[in-house]
Amino acid sequence: MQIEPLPRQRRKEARPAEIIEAALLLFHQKGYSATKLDDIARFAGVTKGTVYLYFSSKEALFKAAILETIQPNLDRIEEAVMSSQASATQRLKTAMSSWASSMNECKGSITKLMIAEAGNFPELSDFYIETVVKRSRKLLIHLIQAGIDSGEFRPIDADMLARTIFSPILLTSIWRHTYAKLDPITYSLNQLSDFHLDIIFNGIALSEQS
Amino acid sequence: MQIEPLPRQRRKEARPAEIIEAALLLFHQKGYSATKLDDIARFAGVTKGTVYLYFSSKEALFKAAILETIQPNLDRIEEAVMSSQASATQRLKTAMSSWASSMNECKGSITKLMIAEAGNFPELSDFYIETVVKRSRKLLIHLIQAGIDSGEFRPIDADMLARTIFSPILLTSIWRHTYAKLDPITYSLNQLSDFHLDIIFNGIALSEQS
Amino acid sequence: MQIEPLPRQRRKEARPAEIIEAALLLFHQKGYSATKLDDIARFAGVTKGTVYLYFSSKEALFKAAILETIQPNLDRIEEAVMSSQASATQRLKTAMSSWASSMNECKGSITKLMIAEAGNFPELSDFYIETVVKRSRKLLIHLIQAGIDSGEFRPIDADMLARTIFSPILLTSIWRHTYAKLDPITYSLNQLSDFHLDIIFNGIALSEQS
Amino acid sequence: MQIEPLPRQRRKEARPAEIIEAALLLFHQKGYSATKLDDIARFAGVTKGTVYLYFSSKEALFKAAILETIQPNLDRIEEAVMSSQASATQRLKTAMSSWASSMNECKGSITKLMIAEAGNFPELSDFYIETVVKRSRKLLIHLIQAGIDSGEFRPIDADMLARTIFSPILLTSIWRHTYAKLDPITYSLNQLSDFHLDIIFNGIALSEQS
DNA sequence: CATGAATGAGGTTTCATTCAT
DNA sequence: GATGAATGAAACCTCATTCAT
Repeated sequence: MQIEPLPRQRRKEARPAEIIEAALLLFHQKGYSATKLDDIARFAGVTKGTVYLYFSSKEALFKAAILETIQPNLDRIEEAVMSSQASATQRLKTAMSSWASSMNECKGSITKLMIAEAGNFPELSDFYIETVVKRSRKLLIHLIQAGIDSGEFRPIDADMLARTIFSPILLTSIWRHTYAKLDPITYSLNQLSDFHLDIIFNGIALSEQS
Repeated sequence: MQIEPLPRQRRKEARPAEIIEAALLLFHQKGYSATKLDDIARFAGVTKGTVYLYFSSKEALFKAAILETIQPNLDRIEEAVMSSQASATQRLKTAMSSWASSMNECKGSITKLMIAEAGNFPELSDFYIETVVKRSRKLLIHLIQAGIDSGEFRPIDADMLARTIFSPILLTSIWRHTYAKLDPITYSLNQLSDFHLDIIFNGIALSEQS
Repeated sequence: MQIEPLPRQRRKEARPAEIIEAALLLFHQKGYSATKLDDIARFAGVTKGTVYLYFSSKEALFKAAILETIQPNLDRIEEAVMSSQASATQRLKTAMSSWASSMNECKGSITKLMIAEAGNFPELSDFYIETVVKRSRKLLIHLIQAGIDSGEFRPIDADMLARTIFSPILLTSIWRHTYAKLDPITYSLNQLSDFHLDIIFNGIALSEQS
Repeated sequence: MQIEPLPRQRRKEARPAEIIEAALLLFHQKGYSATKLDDIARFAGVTKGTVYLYFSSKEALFKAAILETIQPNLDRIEEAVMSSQASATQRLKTAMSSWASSMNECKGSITKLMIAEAGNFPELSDFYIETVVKRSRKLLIHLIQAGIDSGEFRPIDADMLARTIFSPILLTSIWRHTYAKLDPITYSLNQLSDFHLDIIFNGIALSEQS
């Protein structure tokens, strides 16, 4: 039985995006090294050769996939927050809600990919830390400090709190994409964010703890 | 006739442990796939053949490394907590402190490794989730529920809180082992744990937030 | 409605020749295998597809390039010599000078290409040896024998001398196109030919050598 | 029918030399690019992996093959000549005879390989030209000049003569390894060398030619 | 005619695994 | 037990060739 080869599709416009999407999904599922270019190609509905038409190497594809995914979020990060004139508390809620939403939409978790492959892509990690992580944290620290200055929050280490506030959302995003079946999570990142912020603002103790 | 030197004899006992230590370190740094058996062997001071003397395959070595590292912590998890008769608040602090300490000591982060390789080692992930993650969380939920029942804490979703309480420690442990140079963290996991618990108990708001 | 520009129309006629020229140059520089059709096309100012419009395969292009280059020289080879009624000495000088000139003009060295690729193109080599090499040598042998018969030259192995006379011109042609930068040659093939013939006729010894 | 794998041979000492010999032969026959590593390995009686045990890449193997073959001849080049106290004529004969012999023994022709691949291995070509070609020519020029100075030879361009004297031997060596079947050569390089030197010393003309 | 996106066979290279010593 | 040379399957990548436009 002879296999009829598929008619050649010609869709130059869409190709790179399709390949990147397939690559991201597989890198995320199996890790960079364990993902074969053949799989990426098949998943994207093309052949290996086509992948190399748009990306010069597997490494270049990985970097492009990460950067393409990060880029559209970069600008969105600050807008919802810096412009607002509301209270620090309110702006903190808005910012976290915005982040939670954008992470919810994403099919994979860039955070997870970057953590897993940091050792193998040092320059990319550097870019990620400087451009995404530190920039986001700086924003959060700014809001926290504003709240302290305005008397909304008690004096507290803003850097540590910023990292702390982020952690549940980041880790849950990773977790959900990693252990979806084995340890399902029933709430959304937005719910989690609201939940955590409420506790951070008000605490859980019914009487003061030392 | 030459007498077999003692040091070599002595090392024999330690071989498997040395290999596992080398493997863990490299798996952690570069990921499972990207780590070569040659590197592990060289790092452990033996040859590739010797690795196969103790572990039947790379996969078996990975599993052994994970399990060997988890095992000693498994028992320690419950002891410090379940036995105590103190308040829920106090026992929560003790438990978190104990976890933070054990994570601080560890050279790598099993959590990170498991996240990165979950897709490639489903049975191992299953074991890890059931035996380590869920068991630990169950304990935490138990303490939280005890606090709610005793009137120490206001009524709250115990599962969500358990995940939330854990997140900063887990993510920071991962972070520290991943971005040590690029984004150094100045405090210890114990300090972080104390910091977060204080906020969770007491909140940061100076007046009630909605 | 746009009128088809003339320059483009005009080039059409020249396309195959332009492609052959590009191909010869690159085959010569990098060898047959190492030369990519993409490079040939780019060098000829067309696309890969166009090359296949005129040549059915890379191999066909190689053969065509060799044959097209050889052909015009084939006829020229004999004319200047056979017709002449001059002395063998003189006709030898004329023949060598004619060859040297035709090799000087050529951008590459067919000789080099044929040597390098003989193993991969046996039929082409066969054609080249029979049609070019042996035919030329036969001519040379004829002239040498005429000189011996006429008493101009002492009796000598005509075949060996024919090969010997040719060698410096051929090798220098190859050399010049191969090591132009690393080992530049300051004289022309015609000068070399005159130089060598003078020595062959008269020797360099001031007294008879055994 | 199951193919019984050959028992593994262990001959570390001989391996590199065997691989180089196979590589040289095939590079020579088909050119560098057209030679597959699989072929080299099979020809050397090993598998591809073994080749990479000793040479880090195909390119490295090529360079090693060239250098290993050149090296032993390098020293031999000068010894037979520089030490002698004989006449320039005699020393010239000795030198050429020595070169002809060493080229006769060699299975392939490094000269041919270097010519064919010069464009793709510029540094190697540089080394070859400087270390082998120019050094040999310098020696020849030295001998010619000595003959002129001593009144054995008439004044003549020594560089051009040096290149001329070499040409027949070099080109015939190439020719013999390239067109062995199609255009067989019946005499040895030593015979050719003697023949050419006799002509160069004494000429072929029975009376003085202008 | 001309294009260039797409193909896929085939090349180079890597590396987990084996096994004679 | 321990070694490390040898293996070969499988990965990444190239490029001659095709074909829809």
